[in-house]
Amino acid sequence: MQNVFAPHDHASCTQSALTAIEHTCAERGLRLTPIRRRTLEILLAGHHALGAYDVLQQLSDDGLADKPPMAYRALKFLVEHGFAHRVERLNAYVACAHPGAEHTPALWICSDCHKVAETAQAAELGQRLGQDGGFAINTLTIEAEGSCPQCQNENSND
Amino acid sequence: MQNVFAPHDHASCTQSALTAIEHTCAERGLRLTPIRRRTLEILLAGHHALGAYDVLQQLSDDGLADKPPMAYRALKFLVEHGFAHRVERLNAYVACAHPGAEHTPALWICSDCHKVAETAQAAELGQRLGQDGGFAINTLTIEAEGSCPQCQNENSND
DNA sequence: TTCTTAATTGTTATGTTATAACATATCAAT
DNA sequence: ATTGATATGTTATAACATAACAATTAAGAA
Repeated sequence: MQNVFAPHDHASCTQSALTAIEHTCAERGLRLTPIRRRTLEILLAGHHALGAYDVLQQLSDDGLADKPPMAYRALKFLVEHGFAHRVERLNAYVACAHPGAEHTPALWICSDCHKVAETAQAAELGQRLGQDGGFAINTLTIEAEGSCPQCQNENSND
Repeated sequence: MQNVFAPHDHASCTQSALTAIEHTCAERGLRLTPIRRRTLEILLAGHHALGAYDVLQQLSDDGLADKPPMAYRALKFLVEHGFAHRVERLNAYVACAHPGAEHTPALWICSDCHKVAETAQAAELGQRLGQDGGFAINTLTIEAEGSCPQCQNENSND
C-alpha cells in the first residue's frame, strides 16, 4: 500500500507493470492491442481511479477510440485478466498493482488525494467470513474509503 | 445470515424491523414521513436489493412519488440513518437487518435466489486490514457474491 | 496462399443510474 | 403569525453502461 501513496519512482513503477503485463499476455496468448495497451497506460499514468468516460476522452485525444463501447471493452479486457480493477464505490477503474498474480484485492481509496491502493490479503479473509454462514463466495469486494498515511500527516500539520 | 436465506416468518420479520425503526426515529427526532416509511416497507417486503427506479415505480403505483429525486432522497435518508444499505455491486438498496445498531455490514449476495443477507463483523476486520498500512478507514464496503446455503443444497439435488 | 473462423473494432441507438438547481409546502418553535 | 429549517415537487440533464449489428483484422487450416 505504501508505495502507491508515498512518493516513488513512478516512471519505473509504470514501466515494470507494463512489462509484466506484456509478458503475461505473451504467455497466455492474449492480444494487447493498441486500444487495450493505451487504456492500460492511461490507467497506469496515475494511481487514480478513472471513469470509463475519462478513459474514453483520452483514447479519443489519441485518435484510438471515440465511442463508449470501445472504452468499456478495453476496460473489460483489462479487468477480466486482472490487469485492472473496477472500483465499485466510484464506478471507476484502476490499474492493478500486482498484475499477473491471482488475487482478491482490497482497495484503499484516499478521499483526500484520491489515489487508490491495493493489498492482496482479502481472499482468505473472505473465506473466513463466509464459512460461518455456509456461504460459498464467488467474488469478494473489499473497498475502504478514508485517509492514506501521507494525507494524514499533511493534515496534522494544519 | 441464516434467517434471511432460510424460510422464516417474514411478516413478523418485517414488522419487528419496522417497529424498531419507528422507535429509533422517535428517539432521535427523525421524521419517518409517508414516502420514507413506504420506501422502507418496499425494501422490507423481500430480502432483495432493489434499484432506485424499482422503488420509484412502487412509490408511483401508490401515488406517493413519481420523480427520481423523490426516491433517491428517501433512500438517502434510510441509508444515512442505517435503516438500509446501498449495495455497491448492484447499484441497489436493501433494508437493514439490524436497524439501529451501529455497524459496518458485510453483505452476502446470492447470485441464485438474489437475496442479500448481512452480517456485522466487518468493522474490526477492516481496522485490522487498514492498520498495517496506516490507512485511516472512514467507511468500509464488504460485499460477497456467491451461493447461499439454501441454494447450494438445492443445486446439489440436481 | 487462400479460405475460414474467431476475435476485435466501428457505429447507432438506447437503457440505466444519479444529481444539480430551483420552487413550493410543511413543520416546529417562538 | 413569523420565521427558519426540513421535506417535497419539478425540470432538466449528467454520468455510467450495454444491446445489437456491421465491418475489419488476425490466426490457423486446407
